[in-house]
Amino acid sequence: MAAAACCPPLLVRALDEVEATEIATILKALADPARLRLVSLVASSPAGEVCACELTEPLGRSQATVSHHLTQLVKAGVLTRDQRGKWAWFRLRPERFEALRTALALPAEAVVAG
Amino acid sequence: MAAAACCPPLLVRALDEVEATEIATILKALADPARLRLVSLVASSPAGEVCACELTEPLGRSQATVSHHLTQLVKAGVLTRDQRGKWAWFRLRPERFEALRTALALPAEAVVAG
DNA sequence: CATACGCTTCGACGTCTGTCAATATGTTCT
DNA sequence: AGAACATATTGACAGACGTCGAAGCGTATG
Repeated sequence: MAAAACCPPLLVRALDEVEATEIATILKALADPARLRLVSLVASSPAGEVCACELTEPLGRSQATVSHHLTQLVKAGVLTRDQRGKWAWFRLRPERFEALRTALALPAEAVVAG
Repeated sequence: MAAAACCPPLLVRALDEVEATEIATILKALADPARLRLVSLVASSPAGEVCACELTEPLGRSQATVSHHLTQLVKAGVLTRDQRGKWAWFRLRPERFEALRTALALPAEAVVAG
């Protein structure tokens, strides 16, 4: 599966520079309070998707900043963007989290996953 | 338990700024290839601990840079440092990863964890 | 069409970060 | 004590990052 192909569990064997960079890219996308909250807002939404217009205000940042972070999250594969008319809708991509969980798995869990 | 107290699962309900900052701090510590490889080297070591002297060369960075990253990882609670004579030994702190896994858990898993 | 609206892009700014060479600190050995 | 060694700290620098206001672009609506 794609998740395993992407992210070897880092607690099991030493990563090389390429593998480490790959995982770090996903982590970096999430390693910011604003982006973490965006992901959280999207993921916890009952509808499973959220319009960008609903994200600016709860985040307490300018609309430009929110757009910037959303773009980064989409680029990192954490969210998907769906343009519908003048609104942009965002959804979570759970596979990306699965990949991360695999990377952070304990040795015992890694045996099961790998 | 401490892990749950630290990091609410971000996929379940919207995080506030404080919670997001807290999780982002751990993620930031790991969101760098050099640090990810250091953690990986320590975690995958058969002895469960590694001397700093064994980390400089495989990382391909200067001694000062490695020391810098190790300090950051200790500060973030990901590793522990044990000074023994002139050597510094590092160990993983699995609780910190547990906290992270809890934060990144899927809603279904979160019910079990919470 | 013209206007309004949602969103992205641009330009700028201060701050944070990864890196290294050089130096300092502390420990062991002779 | 002095030399050798392991690690930490300092100082410096380039590049990345988060943020905003302003301008641009597509889409709806009158």
